[in-house]
Amino acid sequence: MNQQPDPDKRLPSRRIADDLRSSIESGDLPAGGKLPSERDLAARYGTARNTAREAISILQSEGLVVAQHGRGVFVRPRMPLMRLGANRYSRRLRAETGLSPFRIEVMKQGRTPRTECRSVTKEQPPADVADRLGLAPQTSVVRRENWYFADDEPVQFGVTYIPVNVAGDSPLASEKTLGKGSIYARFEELGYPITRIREEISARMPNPEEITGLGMPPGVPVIEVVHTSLDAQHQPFEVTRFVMRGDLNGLDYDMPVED
Amino acid sequence: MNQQPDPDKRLPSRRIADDLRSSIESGDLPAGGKLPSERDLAARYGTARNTAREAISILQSEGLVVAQHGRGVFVRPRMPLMRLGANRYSRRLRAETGLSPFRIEVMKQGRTPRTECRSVTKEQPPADVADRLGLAPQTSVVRRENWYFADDEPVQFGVTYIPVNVAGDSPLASEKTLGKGSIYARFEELGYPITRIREEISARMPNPEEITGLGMPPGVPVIEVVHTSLDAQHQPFEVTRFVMRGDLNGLDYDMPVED
DNA sequence: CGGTCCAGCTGGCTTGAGCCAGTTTGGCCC
DNA sequence: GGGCCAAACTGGCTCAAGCCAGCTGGACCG
Repeated sequence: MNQQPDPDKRLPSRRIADDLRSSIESGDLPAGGKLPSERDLAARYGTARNTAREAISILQSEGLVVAQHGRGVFVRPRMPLMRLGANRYSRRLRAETGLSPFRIEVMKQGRTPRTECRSVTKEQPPADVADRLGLAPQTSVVRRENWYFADDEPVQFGVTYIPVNVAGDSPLASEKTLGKGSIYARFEELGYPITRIREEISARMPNPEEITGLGMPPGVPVIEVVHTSLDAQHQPFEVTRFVMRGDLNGLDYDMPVED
Repeated sequence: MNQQPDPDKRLPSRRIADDLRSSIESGDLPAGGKLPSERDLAARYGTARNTAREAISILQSEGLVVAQHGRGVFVRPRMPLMRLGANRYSRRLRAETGLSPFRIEVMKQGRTPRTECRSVTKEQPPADVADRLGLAPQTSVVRRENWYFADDEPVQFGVTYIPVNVAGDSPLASEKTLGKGSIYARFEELGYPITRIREEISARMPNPEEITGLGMPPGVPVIEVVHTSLDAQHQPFEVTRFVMRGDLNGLDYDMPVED
């Protein structure tokens, strides 16, 4: 399985990166530990500083280390993932705890959850969303943008699209705060109990807005979830596009195998 | 939402990257299109070649472009995602088509599917797998390693762990080819119909083995799925860890909201 | 006409230098 | 002791230059 049997045939930058990587994987460099400085590495390996720098940038792109200006380069501590499951839509969970599953997950980690509705507007949805809602392309919908924090650090956001004939003039269409039981309780009151969901999941690198908005460290992907809620008649009544930090979030589905 | 109102306050490398990015997003540079050469960009912006190079490496790390030695740098064509859903375990689908859902997905894209069982061994499972199977840490299990290709390009692999008392001396324990209906048909014959699944999903950057094994382009994450199969008594009888190329795969779950 | 080969393109990687901007630390002064 | 400040670290980014290696097309030769 080795691709480079002779260790000195490797490029200098690769060699340095490989050495550091194995130190990290072996635990020699513990999580949170500090790597040698760029100038130090360069001297040790007899290379230019730029080469040591290149090695570190390889590890950064692998998500193994984070650099802090003026302080050093550190092994990225692996934060426990928030495990968000399909049960986040469970009616019982809503009723029993009165808390959203996001809040429960965050508190489970001893951190302080916060959610923030950043805007509620009426807009034309993106084509793929209109498609999922079964709407004509130009129909306008209610757009709600929510951000989710743990200890005031942003960990994910979601943009929800609701057809205007579903939201009507309920709080969903205008209010930022939706009260106890959160959004799915409101949908249920309007005659749209959530009975089925569809979740389309993909992973990719964040774009610049996501990098600044979520404070993404370099070398960390996002998980994108396009969620569609279906009512008792299996009609879609809401679509939300979630974008989550891949280093802080995971998804956990537990479901029956149908048919 | 702009973070840098003055376009010339930006760093040169950022500026070049931003310009190229918006050309890509606007469609000026179409998917598959060729970017100006490094030397060309450097001359145009009056910077050193290294700076143009840095700009391109930013776009690479965002997964927007891919460089080909000696040819140029190209806008990464967005391959359609393979949408692997929970229905991949459906008994009906198995029966009706006789094809695995992977094959169906790949053929739907007009590509040629191939799967390859690379090894079948008996080993001690990783701790987290033993845990999910409800086994004592040192118990050994059958380990099956499968690779999945589209047009002979690797797109994902999975490592399956089966307790020895489940596999017995069936083909599962030793044979690389499992015959019609694939692995879940065999489980069913052994008295383990798959009735529930748990899938734990995360995203991260690939490690070096995954990069070479899957031929990962730079700037593309992997999706990792830890799948657990449960029988009629809700007992786990199999765990598979899938690793998929994030640029070629997506997950698509359609499920009831329980409780 | 057909094949070969090479010039001139491409990116890949490194060097060594310099300047800037954060952070830390220790000594100095009050 | 307390506060301040400067030196000595850290990474961030750029420059200018050079050599290597893969690719391509056109000129040239048979």
